[in-house]
Amino acid sequence: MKRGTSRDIRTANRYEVLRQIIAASPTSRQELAAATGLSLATVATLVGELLDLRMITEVGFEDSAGGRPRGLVAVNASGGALIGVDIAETYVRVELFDLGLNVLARADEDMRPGESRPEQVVGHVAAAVGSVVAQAGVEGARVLGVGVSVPGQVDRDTGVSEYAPNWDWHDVPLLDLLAEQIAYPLYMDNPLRACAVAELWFGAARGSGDAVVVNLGTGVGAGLVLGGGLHRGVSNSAGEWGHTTLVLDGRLCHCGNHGCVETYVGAPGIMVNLRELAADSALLHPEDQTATIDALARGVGAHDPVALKVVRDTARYLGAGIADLVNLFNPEIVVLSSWVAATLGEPLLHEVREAVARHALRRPLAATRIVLSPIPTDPVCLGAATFALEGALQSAPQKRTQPAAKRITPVRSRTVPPS
Amino acid sequence: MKRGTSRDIRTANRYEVLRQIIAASPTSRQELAAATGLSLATVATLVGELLDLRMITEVGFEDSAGGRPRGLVAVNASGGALIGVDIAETYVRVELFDLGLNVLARADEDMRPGESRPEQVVGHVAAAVGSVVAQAGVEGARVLGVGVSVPGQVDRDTGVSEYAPNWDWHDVPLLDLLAEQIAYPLYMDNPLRACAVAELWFGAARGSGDAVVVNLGTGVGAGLVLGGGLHRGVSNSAGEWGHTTLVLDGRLCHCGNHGCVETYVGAPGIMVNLRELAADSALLHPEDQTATIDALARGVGAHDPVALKVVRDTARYLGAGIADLVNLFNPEIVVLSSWVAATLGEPLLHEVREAVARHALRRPLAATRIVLSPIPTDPVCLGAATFALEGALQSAPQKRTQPAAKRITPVRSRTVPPS
DNA sequence: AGGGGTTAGGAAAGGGGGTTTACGAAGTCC
DNA sequence: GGACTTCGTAAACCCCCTTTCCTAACCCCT
Repeated sequence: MKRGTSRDIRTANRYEVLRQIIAASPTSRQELAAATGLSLATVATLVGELLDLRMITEVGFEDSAGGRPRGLVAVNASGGALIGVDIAETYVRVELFDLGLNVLARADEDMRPGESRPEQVVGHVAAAVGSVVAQAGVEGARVLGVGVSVPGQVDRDTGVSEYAPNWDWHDVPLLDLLAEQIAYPLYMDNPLRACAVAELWFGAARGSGDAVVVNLGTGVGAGLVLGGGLHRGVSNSAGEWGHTTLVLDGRLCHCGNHGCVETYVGAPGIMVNLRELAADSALLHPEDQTATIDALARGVGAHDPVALKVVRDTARYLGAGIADLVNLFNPEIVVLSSWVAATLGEPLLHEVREAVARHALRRPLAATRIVLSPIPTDPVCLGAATFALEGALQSAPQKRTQPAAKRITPVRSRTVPPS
Repeated sequence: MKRGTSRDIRTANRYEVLRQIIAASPTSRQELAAATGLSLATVATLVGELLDLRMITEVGFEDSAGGRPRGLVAVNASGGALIGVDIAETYVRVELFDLGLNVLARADEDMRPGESRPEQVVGHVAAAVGSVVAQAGVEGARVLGVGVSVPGQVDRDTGVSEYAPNWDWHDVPLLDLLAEQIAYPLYMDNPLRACAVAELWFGAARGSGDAVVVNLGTGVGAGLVLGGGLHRGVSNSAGEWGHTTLVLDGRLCHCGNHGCVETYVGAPGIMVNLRELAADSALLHPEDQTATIDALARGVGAHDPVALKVVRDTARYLGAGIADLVNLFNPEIVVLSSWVAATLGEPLLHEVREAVARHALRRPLAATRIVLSPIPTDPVCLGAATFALEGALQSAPQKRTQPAAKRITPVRSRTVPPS
């Protein structure tokens, strides 16, 4: 059993403070203390650390009610770059972020169905990483790290892809292979947890002790945020919600079982829902998940009865599944994330809320909010980049560097009216 | 969001050390340090605290390989008493434990179907508590606390039974009512969490970071041990696994939904399984759950084909449900607890293991052990008493009392050969 | 322009926790 | 009886957060 040390408290607080700064930049130490519940002294220390790391900068002052003005700090966007890599079945997407988590550059590489050998994937990743660094024109030294999301079971400590179902990989030392071509610090986990971390840092789960991030993409999963941190389980495979039995002896799943959640609510499952309802529907693009879901979303907008029914049916399955999660975890918030959720949007959310309300127990239901992810960009890349950010914060220097002989007095560069 | 403080670390370590001492009594500081991963100095300090609390005593020495002998400590069974109260639908059971968690006295009070008013229940509890204290002949001052398990939704901090489905209680301030008649410190939670805590302290989940305690009784639930502690969720209702949808549009549940786990694998559900298979079976005692489950267990022992089939069917449902938990939580261990599991025992376990293996994903399955609860007594009473034990440890004095002018040199009372 | 009031933020002190190191205690072995 | 071994406590140390004190930096008012 892992033991918690006092150092973990520091790390968690560092995370919390930086999260808050990114969320409300610029901000004052006073605000941070109020938002995090930490004492002013602790906040000041942590802010000092982050200043030393050049992750944030002092950007001016804010009037206080008659006394000394509050110093304002903001993310030092140009203080470093983070790279997020989303390795998916058919493509590799790489994004480069500044420290404000804005996308500075992006590179997509398509992978043909045959290209499943690790070296091929590594080649694509390395090329794309090189590309985004060149595009953004950042110098290598300022890249704080590269987070890599790879589907399936991952050993995040050793960087081994234990099992990737789409390519039938077994125990591929992916991070080692990548390290041969990429000189930046590397971090790795799977897309499920990437989305959850993105939501925890920058999305709807920020500040929640317990949250469930439901991932609706081609695959389906649930990122579990418990006690303010990601729950990984004993072998880092927690959150495999897609293969939960929703309908005993239901549809056959590619995992070999019947009635898995994934066969009803993932993109392929939704296509089956559609086909069962109206096999000849014009909405159906047999070989193209994205096109089908897009068509469905448009259909709902146009009040197409078939589209409405498909969304309602899907929401019924999804609602039952989410209600189970609500009952089990009693979370503060459930976030619907990934591209299917983003595409179907509000109409899906509305139906899901109703379906959950029908299935969940009253008390836990009353304590839970169900929302769409507010993250506008690809959450997997963002989450992967966040792994790198966490890594950079964790390996941060413990002591504040000796203050320079004379501290440069900050220039009054800008003033923000008191809120 | 609740913030972790360094004090929590101390409390967790105190728990851990006492758990270990209770499990392997007598034991040496060296053993404790090895078992807990703490330094010798910390173990010595914590042992000192527990000695001061008179929860443990020094009981002799053990030869070491040529050097100073190791001092042995053991639970000071007579150092205090803990009371566990199991309030169920038809009875109240109260047990009094010594600090070794041995049952010293027990009192059962039956409740007739009509007796559902809080004052009536409180009366039964108070009477039974008085009875066990008298039976055991302990003086009141030595009762460290009373833990109360009450079904349904509980606010453990305020001691309010927010909702008890069996009596249709709403926001009953049960702990306040009890406090008027019982002078000992009171703690309260629900049976689900009582079983989980019992398993965590004294059962199969001891030492596990992540465990799931599956409760098979009249009701069904899952106690979630995550990161070495009980997961409670945002409104203390986590673990409501009984109303998870296992079969969409399946059997009608008393909760109003269809296909809940509870309708297939709890005692009433098993009776339905039996009735559907053989409505006229001699195994079926329509009005008596206990008798039916007992008959079923005997039937399995006698290779009765109907009994075997019912257990297999039940295990199929249970296995699917547990596989979901394994996939979601990736726990180290799954413990089957409560009276139905205890009664059906090994045959059920065997079938469940097979069913889980069919449904769960390979990696999380490989990391998980599935076992029967090793706790021989009523786990709810034990768990409730454990709430009191945890309470007593939490409110423990922070500082070691000034050592007496001259420490009494421990008598060499007994010697244990080195293991 | 120079106090007095007010608020911000740094520095020091203090309390909690765990670990490492040093040393006395309590045996064994020769 | 001395040398060696091992246990267990006490002291020193590091880390973390908070509280308290004090100075910095601004306002306003005289």
